[in-house]
Amino acid sequence: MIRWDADHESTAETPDLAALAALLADRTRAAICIALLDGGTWTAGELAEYAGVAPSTATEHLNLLVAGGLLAEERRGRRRHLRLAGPDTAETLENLAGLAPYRRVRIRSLAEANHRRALHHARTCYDHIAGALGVALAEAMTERGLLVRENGVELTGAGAAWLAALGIPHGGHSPAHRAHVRTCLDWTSRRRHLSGAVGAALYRHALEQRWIIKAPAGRILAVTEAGRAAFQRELGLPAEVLAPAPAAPPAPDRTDITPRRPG
Amino acid sequence: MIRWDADHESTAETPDLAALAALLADRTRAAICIALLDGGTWTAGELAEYAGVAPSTATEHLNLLVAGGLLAEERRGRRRHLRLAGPDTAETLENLAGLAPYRRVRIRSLAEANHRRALHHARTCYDHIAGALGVALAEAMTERGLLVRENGVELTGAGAAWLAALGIPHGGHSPAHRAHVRTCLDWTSRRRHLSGAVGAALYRHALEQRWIIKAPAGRILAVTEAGRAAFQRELGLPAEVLAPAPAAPPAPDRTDITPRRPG
DNA sequence: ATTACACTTCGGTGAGCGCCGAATCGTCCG
DNA sequence: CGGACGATTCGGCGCTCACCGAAGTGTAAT
Repeated sequence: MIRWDADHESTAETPDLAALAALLADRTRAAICIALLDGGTWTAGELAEYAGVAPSTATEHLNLLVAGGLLAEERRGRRRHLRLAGPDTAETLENLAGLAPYRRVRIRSLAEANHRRALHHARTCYDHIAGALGVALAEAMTERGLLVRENGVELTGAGAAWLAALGIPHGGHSPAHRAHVRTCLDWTSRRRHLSGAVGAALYRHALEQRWIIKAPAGRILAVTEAGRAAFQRELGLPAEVLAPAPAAPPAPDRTDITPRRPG
Repeated sequence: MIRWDADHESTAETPDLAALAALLADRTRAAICIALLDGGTWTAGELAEYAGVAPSTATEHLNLLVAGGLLAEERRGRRRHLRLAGPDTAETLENLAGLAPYRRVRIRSLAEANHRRALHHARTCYDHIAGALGVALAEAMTERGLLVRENGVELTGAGAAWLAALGIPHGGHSPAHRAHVRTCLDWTSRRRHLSGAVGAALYRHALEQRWIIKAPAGRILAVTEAGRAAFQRELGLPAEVLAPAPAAPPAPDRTDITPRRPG
């Protein structure tokens, strides 16, 4: 990594942590990244509206985020489609959010309150389940001896058998071939939910079996009647995490952060 | 998480990713955090000198970092001792550094060049081994079937046996009790080295057996003669990662970043 | 006591950057 | 072809904040 140039000056390369952090140090850019943590693809205009800034401002932010390697883009016609660069990015963002301090925000409308409630209840976190439901899943699996947590997390033999019985492929069929489990710190509850390959497989299976359904736009999940039965039967999840969101049904709007300008 | 206040205004709490990132978005504060990634404890004055700023400036930065929960402090007499808040913090910082873009820096002295070379060769990363040596260890273990990497990393049965034969406690003695392995992205090589409980146990064992020794101040490691023999015997590590740093021995100075003021 | 030292507080300065609106570019649709 | 629309560029405004030095506080050493 150390190079001597022709003029006998030497330079080296150092990872520029401050430059990367500066990308996330702005509220608008952070909101954009958190929005994209749903694992989906948003257009520039959607992100601008979500973040509550003018389209021109959003363009500048998106340029920076793409140039910095946090976001990937795809241009289709006059649209610009954005998503997170990859799983590594998503995971680091989640961990960072779990370490971040809380900030009080004002709730401006009933729709926003409902949306937020739904987010806390169950949502996607890139490729797995987060929110109260995600945390409850991880904790129930631990209580039933399917997971072991001590200085990390591991799937037990019983856990592997449980997944296999449910028909969830988890890639851990031999001692030399163990399933990849991780946890990530849930922003809303500060407790851990399941991620890694097992977390992703569980999410895909739950979607396929229609235990949960995903709101058309956004990252909100709802537990179906079949899901309530399955989660209760398989893991004995308590009723409160299986109940639908207490107020109105999850709204598909994207007013997740408080805009700094009143319209 | 949603509360209705007495005056019927509602607020909620959201993790403030931008606030946390802002702490790391400054070069000086980032340098301080990276310095503390050696897992040790530094005084405020040492950090000020390392970062190349006045003591008063360092005080302000340290106040922010402690208030933000990234650093822990201990006041002893007129000194202020700083360290990273915990393993979670260290791990997230490492991952972030692995995602960060590179920045060219000038090398100002031979001592600095040697120091940097030594850092690239072998260093601590909080509680495990990083640098070329750390990456080589992880890769050799994978080649020999002690680790399996696919969408994560896991210790194989052979890997558990290998650790046991070496007398390295790794806490994975039953199927319900598996060893905790992780990898983290090495800043210098962009490849992965071993962390998690197994990475930490390996590091502790190598120190105890004097396969490696730690420079008094800083995070530089040197491979001993015994270490060369052991790493070659146990894992067939190539000579180049076992050789001592090619130039002068690792200097204990802390000129790791380029100061912005020549004073 | 006196001196030395580690750290802190405070005031002032300068640079960086996030924001918008207006104008423009390019694509899609009627 | 013309109008609508999504995205971009640019100029200018205002705020935030990292920096230093000088003075101050409290602890340790003589």
